[in-house]
Amino acid sequence: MFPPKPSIIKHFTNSSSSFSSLPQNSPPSLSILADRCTSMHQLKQVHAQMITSARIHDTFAASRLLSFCALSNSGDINYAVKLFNYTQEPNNFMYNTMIRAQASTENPSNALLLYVQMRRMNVLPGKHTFPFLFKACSNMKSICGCKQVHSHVIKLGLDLELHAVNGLVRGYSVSGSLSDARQVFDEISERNLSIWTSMICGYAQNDYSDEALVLFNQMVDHGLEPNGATLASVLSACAREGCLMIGEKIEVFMIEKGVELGVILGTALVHMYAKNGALIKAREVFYSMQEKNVATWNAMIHGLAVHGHAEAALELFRKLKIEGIVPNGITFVAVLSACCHGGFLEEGRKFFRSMKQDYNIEPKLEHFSCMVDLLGREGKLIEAEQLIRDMKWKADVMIWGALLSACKKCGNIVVAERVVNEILELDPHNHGVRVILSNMYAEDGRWEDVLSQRKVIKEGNLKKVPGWSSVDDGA
DNA sequence: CTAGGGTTAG
Repeated sequence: MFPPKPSIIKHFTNSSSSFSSLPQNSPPSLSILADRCTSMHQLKQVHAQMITSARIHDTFAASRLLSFCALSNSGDINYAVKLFNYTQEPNNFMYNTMIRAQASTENPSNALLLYVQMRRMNVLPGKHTFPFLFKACSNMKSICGCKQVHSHVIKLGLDLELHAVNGLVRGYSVSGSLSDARQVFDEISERNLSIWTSMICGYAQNDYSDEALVLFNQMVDHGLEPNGATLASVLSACAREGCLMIGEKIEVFMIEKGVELGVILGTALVHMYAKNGALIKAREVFYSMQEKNVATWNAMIHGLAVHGHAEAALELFRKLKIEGIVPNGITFVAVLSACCHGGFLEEGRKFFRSMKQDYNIEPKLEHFSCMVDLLGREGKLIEAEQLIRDMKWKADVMIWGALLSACKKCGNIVVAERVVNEILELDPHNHGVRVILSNMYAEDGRWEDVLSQRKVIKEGNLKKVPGWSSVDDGA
């Protein structure tokens, strides 16, 4: 076995102070060096050293290298994949590390493939494997995946292990299967904070904010103290539910307990205040945050936009660009909402074009909805209709509905009739739109049309009465 | 030799 070459050690001592503390006469082992890497550049040197000293098959040392490449912020997942693939017999630590890394990439399914490979190679998964498999499933929103992994947890007898169970709750709840999540949750006799948080987070993320708040209360009643992650979900629920008072209490709690206001928690707080119209408080928090990301800006811009400060919202958008933050699709929802609320027709059109041209963001349904709203409010009904028809995908009832209400406001029956036909094609029993149309006819004094619409509505209602449908079907 | 949690729109 060769000791590491002095030049390598010297390189490390020069480039990173953490190495200088090592005793010079006894060179540190390669795995310790691997542990102390702070950049890929350093890591590659240790890797080279391992190869030249024929220690690359030392799985312990190799796994330290892998950890850095796969998990560190300054690592490199592609390098990790290569390293892993060159390892002849990866141990379960290495599999776990790779599964963990792959779970958070754009293709979380790779984590599941690794698991399959692991089983095929007869490497036994353990309690460090499952949390990340569930993470992969929740990132894919795959309930089916959760069920499959769940069965493996049971087979391996880990269904009482708290990390696995927490993964299970989180997997089901974030993927949208709240009943499965709740069933697992209810069956756990000793729930820790993470498990409560996972369940609360699931409710909050799937628009069951009221349930999230109820559960949060129960958790506090059980004597558990929330942490930052719990509070972020609860604040999000407060924002959606309009619970300003609870949100305020949470901020007081955070200050009392000295909970650090990081980007995520700060953003959640800004959003809570902004959504509830407490713009002064929102601003205060916003400007007090030393680190902000695009979500923070989005929350603030959107808050201003929908509470009657359209100009301020656009002003903040300009500031965002100056600060070098790259806007995303959500930013443009906020910006277009501002245009909509402020009636800035030209600017709205400009931003809508700019999304794709300048930022390569493909407009989604939400952006089209904003534009239809804006055009509709400004009476540009034909342009709005054309925009909907030009969309790559099929319009839904919501977006046609936005146009219909604009038609109603302008009293444009010609466009309204076309829109109603479109809606009825998507949703034949939507009599609400017939009511709107017949009201428009009435305002125009077209009584015969009113009557014919009412007749259809009446027949539709009769069908809903038990007993009538059979008579009708027989006819 | 390893563990996990959170934020923004509609």
